[in-house]
Amino acid sequence: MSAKYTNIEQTRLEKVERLRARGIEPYPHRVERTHTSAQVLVEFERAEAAGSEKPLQATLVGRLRSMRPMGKITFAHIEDGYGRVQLFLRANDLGPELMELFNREFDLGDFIQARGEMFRTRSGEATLKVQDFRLLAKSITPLPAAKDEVVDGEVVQHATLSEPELRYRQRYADLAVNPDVRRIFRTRAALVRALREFLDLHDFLEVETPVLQPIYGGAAARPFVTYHNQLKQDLYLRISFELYLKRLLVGGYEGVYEIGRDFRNEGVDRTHNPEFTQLEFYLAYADYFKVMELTEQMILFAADKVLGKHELQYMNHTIQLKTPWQRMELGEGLLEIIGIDIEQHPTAESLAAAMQAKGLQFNPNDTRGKLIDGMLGDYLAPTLIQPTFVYNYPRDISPLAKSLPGNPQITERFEGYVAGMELCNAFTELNDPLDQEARFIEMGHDYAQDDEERHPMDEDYLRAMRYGMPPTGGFGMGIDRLAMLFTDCPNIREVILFPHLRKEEE
RNA sequence: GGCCCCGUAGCUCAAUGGUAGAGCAGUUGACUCUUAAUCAAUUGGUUGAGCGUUCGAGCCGCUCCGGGGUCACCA
Repeated sequence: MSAKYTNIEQTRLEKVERLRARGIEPYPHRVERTHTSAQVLVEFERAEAAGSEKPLQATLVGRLRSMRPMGKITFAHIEDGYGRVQLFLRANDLGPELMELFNREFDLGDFIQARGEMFRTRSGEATLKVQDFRLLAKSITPLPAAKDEVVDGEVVQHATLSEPELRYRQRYADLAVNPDVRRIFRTRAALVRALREFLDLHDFLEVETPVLQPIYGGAAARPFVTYHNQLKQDLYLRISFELYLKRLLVGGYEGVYEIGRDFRNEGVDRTHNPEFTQLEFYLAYADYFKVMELTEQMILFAADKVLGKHELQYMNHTIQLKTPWQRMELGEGLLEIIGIDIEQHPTAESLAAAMQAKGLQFNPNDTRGKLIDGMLGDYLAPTLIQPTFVYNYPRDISPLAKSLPGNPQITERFEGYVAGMELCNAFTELNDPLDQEARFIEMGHDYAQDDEERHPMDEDYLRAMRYGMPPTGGFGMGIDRLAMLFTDCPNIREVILFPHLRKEEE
């Protein structure tokens, strides 16, 4: 860390020295507080409405966000976790010494405690007339905020911290000065709460499964590798919960879910962070159509709880979440948008030729499934603004999904798309242990020997399947992406408190 | 990883290859109803780091660091 202080910091450190010299501890242990900012404002208005004669006494705490010294009086605003309240300090009430203490030694960003009584200023703002105050914690580094104003109860920033790198590296400062950022994470928390509530109401059991796994699986991604010293064993940070959660259905639970962190050692961009929050649920005796219904109900439920409405605004689109969402068979969607009938092209070679004829971009080494998935991502998905379930996916990109009855090449899998973004992935789970083993072996063939996405065979998972797993519908969704939709954020970093960045220079 | 853009005061931003500036914050002073308070004065810079071109580099070139965008990658 830099040991060098800026001029402003040096000035404030000198204030700390002066405070201690006059017997004032800049970082005291105990705090008194009778009201939050929100409570005192409500209670004051209520007392006014009732025509109460007795003034409302209150002791408030918060961070100094504005100071307007005007000689023998000073106006200031303090901000706590619930809002702001104006303070009024007057030399007549406090005496010249305390007045000087406040004006000279206190800074924006300091946490203070103030006792007094509520009144209304001539311009009409509910304000605490301060009779006594204390420093609670001295701020050394100035908050990266210029001035702001309050318009209709909303804090309007004027030239505040906006450099993305600084905002993410110093999220504490970002949160401290940008109320909209604080709001995003409240919304995110409410969203997760609503999803839990929905699943709990539907009798799902919330469980926790290993983050450190000896064999990773359940998705196609490169894992992070770590090492256990005593066991002398490589361990992988999980890339999905899937294989563990389904073991629990073998164990007899009918519905389980987990909300937790997945880790994927892949590229970082607007919609990908190396660690991200995933929701997966599995429901016995359900198929993928049943999961579609649950999905649309769950998202609608969350919107109702979090946003109080059944639509959301995202990137200038109005997204209607009312059920039922559109269902689109993948092959039909591609035929409509691109004009290629994938059923007419049973091999990668044939499909690639058709794509070539249409002038589409593709990787010539891709399997048929990857070609189809590429067309979906590049051409079909961007058209899916309103919520849409795209269903029936090729076998070779869906190794854990059950095939359609009588059609082994297509699986009962769907993805939910909203605003052109892949939101969730679900299927009728493959519970035939022999078919599953064959799929694992196929995957080994489809990936080159050196392909880092090649998965090790999970023998224990196959053993679990052999005991018998009921017909099951399974579901996975990135919470971060849903949070982006709910908060109208175009970048996943906006909805992750501490997104991954390269390490800072010394 | 490829390509494009960016990095200047605590924050937000200026500055034809020719003395590095502004607003806010800070400091000092004035001010008893302000609220982006106002008024006056004023401090603050290794221009991300380094090397080069040049009489002279914030600006031009190269390398590196960090960030943003985009493509690739991401069943």
